[in-house]
Amino acid sequence: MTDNSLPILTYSEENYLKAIFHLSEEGKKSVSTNDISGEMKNRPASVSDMLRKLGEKKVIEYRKYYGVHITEDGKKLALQTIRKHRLWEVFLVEKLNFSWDEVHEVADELEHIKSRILIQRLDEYLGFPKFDPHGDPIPDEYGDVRSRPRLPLSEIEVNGTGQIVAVKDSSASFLRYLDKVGAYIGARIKVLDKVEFDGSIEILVDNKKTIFMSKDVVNNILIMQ
Amino acid sequence: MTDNSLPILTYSEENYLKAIFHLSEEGKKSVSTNDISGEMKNRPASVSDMLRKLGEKKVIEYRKYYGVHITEDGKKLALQTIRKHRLWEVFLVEKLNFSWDEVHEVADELEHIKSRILIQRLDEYLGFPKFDPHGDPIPDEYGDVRSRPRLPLSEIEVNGTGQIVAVKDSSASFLRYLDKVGAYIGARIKVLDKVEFDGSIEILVDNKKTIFMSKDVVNNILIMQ
DNA sequence: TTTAGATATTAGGCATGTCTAAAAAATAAT
DNA sequence: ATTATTTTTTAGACATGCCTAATATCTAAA
Repeated sequence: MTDNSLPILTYSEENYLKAIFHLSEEGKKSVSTNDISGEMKNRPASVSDMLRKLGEKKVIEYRKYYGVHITEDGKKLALQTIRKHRLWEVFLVEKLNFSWDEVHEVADELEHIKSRILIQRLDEYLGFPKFDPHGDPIPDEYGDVRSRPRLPLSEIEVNGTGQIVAVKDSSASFLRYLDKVGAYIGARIKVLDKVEFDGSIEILVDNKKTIFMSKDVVNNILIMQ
Repeated sequence: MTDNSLPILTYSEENYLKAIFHLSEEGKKSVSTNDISGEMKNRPASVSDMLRKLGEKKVIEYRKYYGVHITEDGKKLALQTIRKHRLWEVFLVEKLNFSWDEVHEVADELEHIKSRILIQRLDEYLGFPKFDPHGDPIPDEYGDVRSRPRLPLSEIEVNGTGQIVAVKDSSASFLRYLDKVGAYIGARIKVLDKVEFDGSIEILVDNKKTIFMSKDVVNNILIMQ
């Protein structure tokens, strides 16, 4: 089975498949219509229609009323879209000086550009980056992902050190907050203190700045040790 | 009248408007349905439908059975799309090492990406280029075009010199031919001889290479003296 | 000036992708 | 185990944008 046998998806089908892939990654056995409609910000009825189509194209397994599973072909296609999205994010941040909380929307459009050679050349031009500006891994052309071992910041012990490698919640407001306090991707941190009762912690960033973080923030930061 | 008052166009409407703009530039009084259907490679019936819509959005003046004229608003929008197209072409050639006959298709997709800041940053990143890889001028944000005075190669006299600044026919096969013989944009040429009866000519490229060109080729090359 | 041929428009259909409202199925609660 | 609630699907509508076939209009020729 090569690339050639994969079905061609519309712009919209690509977006659904990407959403289903991300929801699948969250560990659930199957992804529900409502989950997808939440992610896509549209109505469940629209989702049902689309699931039938995606099922016909064999990129998901669809049993009515029981949610969907993504197939191997579906994964490959989703990873191709994710690869494009993340490469464009690197381009926007590294070359066009976008800040990392500005890139989502634009990358969501750019990821649908169809040329294969474009992505190969872009990848080369960017120096074959392995991670995007949020620290998420960039799949290779064949969908392979080399992910770094990483833990939620909340799991790091007092006096433990590491590097921020990713964030779970990449909403613009969260990213702006991190930028403001200096907790960028790649920052070296050391856990100075953990407060049991509210889950907040105190960390040292880059050996110079001490900051306090609430439980909500702590749960959304991933560390590589 | 600022940008804010211009209507928002769909992907498809942008393509029609670009086609109508280009056809308008060819000097004709009004642009016919058939002309547009030829340019868009679709059926006249589809064009009629679209002309009604574009008329309602006030980007063209549409009189049934008498073709269309582009309005000032229409021109602005078309020039915005053309600006984006040509900036992306510069990017593809200068940064991603595409050859100038490979860029059309990809740029036709990229030109529809909606972010204004993206185009501003791209423009800056490319060093505010004034001409695309085919030698065509890149409009500024407000649609102003600084075009170089230029003549068809056929009009240059024997012993006349100049620089190739553009090509009229930018089909991939024509561009490949030019690349092959070394007649790239920016090449300095001198007309050595003109053959009356078949319109062919002999030119010296970059003071080192002599090439013969048929009438068809000569008519499609533009020179700045 | 009437007609033949070219050109353009409408009518009706189809595919995509969305919606609301109603019906069906699954799940939770008594 | 039956009912109530939530979830999901279907039915029918609408917008975009394309098509073919039929009709209308214009233009050039006799």
